[in-house]
Order: sequence, then C-alpha cells, then structure tokens
Amino acid sequence: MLDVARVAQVSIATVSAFVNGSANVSPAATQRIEGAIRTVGYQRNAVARSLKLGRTHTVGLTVPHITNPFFTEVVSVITQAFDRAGYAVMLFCTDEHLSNQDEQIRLLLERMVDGLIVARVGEDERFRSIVGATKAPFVLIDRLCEGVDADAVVLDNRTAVAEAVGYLTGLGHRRIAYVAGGTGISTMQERAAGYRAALEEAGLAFDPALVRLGDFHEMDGYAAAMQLMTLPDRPTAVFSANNPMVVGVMKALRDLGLNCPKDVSVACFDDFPFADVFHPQMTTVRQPVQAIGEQATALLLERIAGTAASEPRRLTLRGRLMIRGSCAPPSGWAAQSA
Amino acid sequence: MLDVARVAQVSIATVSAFVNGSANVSPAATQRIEGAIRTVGYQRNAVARSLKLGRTHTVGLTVPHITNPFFTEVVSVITQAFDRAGYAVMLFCTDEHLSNQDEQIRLLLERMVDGLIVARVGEDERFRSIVGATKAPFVLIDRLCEGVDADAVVLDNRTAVAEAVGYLTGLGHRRIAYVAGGTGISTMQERAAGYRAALEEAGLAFDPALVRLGDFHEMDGYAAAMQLMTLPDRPTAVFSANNPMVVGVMKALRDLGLNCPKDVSVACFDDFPFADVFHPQMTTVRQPVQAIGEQATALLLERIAGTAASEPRRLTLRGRLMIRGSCAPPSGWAAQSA
DNA sequence: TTGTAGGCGTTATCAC
DNA sequence: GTGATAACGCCTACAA
Repeated sequence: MLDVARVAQVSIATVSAFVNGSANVSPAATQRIEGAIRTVGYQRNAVARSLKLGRTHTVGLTVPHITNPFFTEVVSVITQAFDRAGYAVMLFCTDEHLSNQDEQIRLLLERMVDGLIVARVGEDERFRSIVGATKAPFVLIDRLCEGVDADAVVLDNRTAVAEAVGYLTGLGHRRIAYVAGGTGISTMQERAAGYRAALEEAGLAFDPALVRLGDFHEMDGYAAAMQLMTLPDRPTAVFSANNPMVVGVMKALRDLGLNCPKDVSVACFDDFPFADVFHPQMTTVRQPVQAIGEQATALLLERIAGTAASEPRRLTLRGRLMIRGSCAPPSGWAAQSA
Repeated sequence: MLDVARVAQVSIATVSAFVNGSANVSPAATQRIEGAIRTVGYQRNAVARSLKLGRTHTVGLTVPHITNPFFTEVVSVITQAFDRAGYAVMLFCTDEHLSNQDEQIRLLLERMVDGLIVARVGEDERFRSIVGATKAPFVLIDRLCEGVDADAVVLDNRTAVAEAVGYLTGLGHRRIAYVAGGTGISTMQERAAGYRAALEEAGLAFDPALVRLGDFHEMDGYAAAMQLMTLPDRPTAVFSANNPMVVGVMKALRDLGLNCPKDVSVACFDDFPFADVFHPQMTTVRQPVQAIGEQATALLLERIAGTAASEPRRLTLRGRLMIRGSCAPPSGWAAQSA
C-alpha cells in the first residue's frame, strides 16, 4: 500500500480511502491509484486489516468426521453459505477425539475467528470451560452441551428414531435390535430414548440383549451385527443410530449369508447419496442438512453482527423417514397375524 | 499481553519471551507470568503475530465439490495432515464454477495464507495469471494446469481408465459406452484417452454414439444412460469417468428395468465407501486418496519451509481397479465365443 | 535476565 | 479531498 501510494503520488491514507470507498477521492487520484495498484500488483493484506479492525471475517468449523455423509453435507452447506457472505471457514475434524477438539478450538480462537460452529465431541465439562473463557460466539450443531447457553440447531432425535422404529413395529417386528455409538453424547441419548419410546408404544419389552453400543466405527457395527445375528433368538430387524455403523451391519449380513430385507430388515439414521441407488435401497432417517447448515450460518452471522437477541436461540428441526426397500414384514409374520 | 505484563509486573518483552520460550526467564518471573496469564485469561493473538512474522500458519484448500466422495476423502486427509503440522486450513468449494474459484483464491491470498492446495476448475488462462501474480506456493491436486509450473500430485488417469475398460473388453464386451463430464479438464482428457486406448488395444472401433459428455452431475449421468440404453444397438457395458454421474446411470438402469450386471455391466471412476456394501457391488477405479492428500501436504509444507528444490515436482500416482460384482460377460457372449 | 523502542500493513482521527 | 499520525498486538534487536 505504501508502494501504491508512492507510485500514485498520493498519501497512503488516500489509497486506503480509495480501496475501502470510505471517503471521496478525486477522479485524478482515483485514476493514478488504480494504475498504481495494477503496476505494483497490490493486494490488500487482510491480516493487518484484521488486526486493526478486530474482525477477521473468518469462522471456525469443527466436526467429528467429515467422511460421515451427514457431516459431509452439512460442511458443504456451511462453507458455501459463509462463502456467499464473504467469510472464510477454517475446517477441523476432531475425529471424535477430545484432545483434538480442545487443541483445534484453541488454535481457532488464537487466530481470532469471528465465531465458531461446533459439532461437539466428548465430555461437557471441558467444552464448557472453553466456551466460558472466550467472547467469540459459538453455534452448536447436531449435539448440545448441557450447561452451555449457546445458539444451537439440532434435530428432534427422539421423535425421529421413534418414528423409524415405530415403522418397524408397524411392519410387525417384535425383536428389533438397536446399534449405536458414543453414549456420552446428547444425540445418542435422545435416539436411544426414541427407540425405547417406540418399543413401549408398541407394547414391546425392552431387551438389553438387543442393544449394542460401539464406537461409531464400521467395524463396531460389524461386530454388533455378528453378535446379534448369531443370537439364539435373533432379531428380525436392526436399527442403526448412525451411518458408519450400518455399513458394518450390512457387511455382517452379507458375510452371514442373510438377505435384507427378506431375512432381516435394516434401517438407519442419516441418509446418504447412494441410499436409493443400490439394493437394498436403504430406509433411513434423513436430517434436513440444508436447513441445519443454513440456519447455523445465519445464527452465527447474526451473532457476529450483534443483531441477535442476547438470549441463546435453540432451533430444533425434524427428521424425515425415507421409506425405501430395506425393511419388510418379518418372515412368518403373515402366518402369525392370520 | 500488555495486561499480563502489568499484572506480572514485568515488561511485555519478558512475557513474549516466556510465551515463545525464546529467552531465559527467571523462575520468579515465570511464576508471576503464568499466574497473570491465568488471571487475565490471556491467549496469544495469532493475527498480530502473523502480521509481524509474515507467516499465518494457515493454508487454503479449494475443491470442486466436497460431496464428491473422492474429494471428501482427500479433504479429510489433507485437513488432518495439516492439523498435525499445526496448520489451519481454510476450505472452499468452487462448485465447478470459475468465478467462484477466482474470488475464493483472491480471498485466500488476501488472508495471507502460507500456501494453497487447489483442485482446479475451468480454463487455464485465468488460473495461470492468478498463480503468476502471487508468491504464495501452490500445489495442484487431481487436475493439472498447462503452463503452470507448480508442484502437483495427480493420477495416471489414462492408464487407470485403460485398465478398467480393458477389463471390460476382456470380459467380452464389444460395445462399451463412456460417460463423462467437463472436457476442458486435464483429468477428463486423459481418461478419454485411456478409453480410446483400451478400445484400440482390443481391436474395437471408437463409436462416437457411445460417448456421452455431460456436466458432472447425477442428472447428466441419468440422461446419458437413458439415451444410451434406448439406442437400437445398445451398449453392453458403460464406464463412467466420474462418480456423481454413475449414480444417474444406475438410476436410469433401474427405471429402465435393466439389471446390472446381467443386462449391462457398469464400472466407474472413483471408489466410494458404500461400493462394496450393496448390490451390485460396484467395480471402480480407486485413487490412492491417502497418498494424494499426504503427498500434497508434504509438498506444500516443504515449499513453505523453503526446503524444496526450486523446480516444480510432479507426482503421478497409480489408480487401482477394484473388481467387484457390477461387471459380467455380456449376455450371449459365451455362445458367440463357443 | 529484563526493558525500551521500532515496525509489520491497515484504518481512523484529525488537521489542512 | 488529502495527508500526517497514532494505534491494533506482537516480536526482535539492542541496551541496560
């Protein structure tokens, strides 16, 4: 900018005024400055600008796994939404790992991001202290954090799972297995509650033997399904509360020579692009990814702009059951009901 | 930091020395500073630090679509690799849109990123001028750019496609359709060349009627397959040069009541997590995503550190044909060859 | 071992 | 309309 000023034979203040349109600059000076900018190849330094202005026009985004199709889509929506607003987003994957998250948020805060969108992982306590120590606005997505009064956009997980499991009971299933990960997370507790609610609704007893809790990974789903399907009285349906695990479940069925949906019905949480392309076409609970991403972005942008009411806002969206081909009445069911 | 210095009753320079471990600080001062840091909740300001040091410890990453499973995985690997190196990465999706890319790179450069990894989109000319105008190091992934001497890590697309199509001819297919997007991109030209090479190798004539060029989208793949499969002499196999389009292809087959692989064999470029979970299990060309991401990161990091030789390095990796269930000999083939 | 001072590139506040 | 000049928060000689 100093160079530009020299070449254009004006003061650096005038160049700044021109670049930001903050004051009227004479046509003559304008022309000289424009020329000078081109000749020196000037580009304004956002770092210096941020230091002075106290805003970076950058936000942080942390998610557990970007390869989880739900997060892939949410990240996609969020990055594009912020892009449109002229913001850059720094992305981090916590890999469901607590220490990663702490360090990444520290890094982000140190870089003076204007705000953060966080799909939290791990215990509430540590996260709470981090949030408490900063003035940067947070928006929680997917997972809440008890005791943290931040804006949030989440799903009504309980209802969503209840609907899906209710669909299975409606089909006639009486032994419905439940496969999930990470018990310490709000999302998972709600989903488990939805499972139990649907069972109760159908007058079915909750059987702990049909519940398998793993660690979000495909192999956990595989192991879970292997155990479940070799039970003496094996379940006729399985609901996976997350997407990576259902992959393992399907592979287990394949290795066991079990056909879906003929031998066992399967449904899972989180839709994915290939869900209706191959066989069986998967019945899933679809989250409104577009809305989640856009609302979270809007919430954070308002917070940054300071136009938001001071009390935290909590948006709870509804999932949608995508009924496809992976669920059928249990074999022998027609006979029973006849 | 000024506050910390005041509370600890030392100079700001001493605090800086302590924070960076750049000089010996007396135990007494250390203790007072540590206490002061806690009481004022000090966190170092990376923006000011960057301004002074001229390095942001931040890199930019732009890809066409993060929802394309290939890019999802590459982005995942790259973000984690930079994370380990203490770097933040700013992510942008160009959405295959030229003006987006220009603007995003401008934004990134303005933010003084230490370097960029770019999966380029669009014409070479504009990209070339952008690259030429900056001193920030670039690393190209997936797609090269003629006339740009930047580091790059790409795939041997020609060989990879030739192998896949060769597999189809080996199965006995004589009419193999080719579905692809974006002709202006190095990747796509190489893949098309691989297709023709395999045909030639098998002594098959190139038939323009079997080639459908769309725009990377699922619906383009759908339209292409609809046209191809209603041809009087329809192909017995189709190879999709990208992943989104093959989804459309499969949906078209389904809507046409055509079975894969019985009626028509399908293979495509880019592997995806669900490829071997459902039926048909998709035969794909798998790119070494892990290696691509890690090599690109290493290249950029070396460039940033200044430890790299000045001439640009070009890494060309090999794809791997993942043979699964979506390809079979054409119906009637056994009879013909007998 | 510790302190003082200058400057990184901007923007904002004044005078002129 | 334009130009000095003082911050923004940090780092780094250099001096003490």
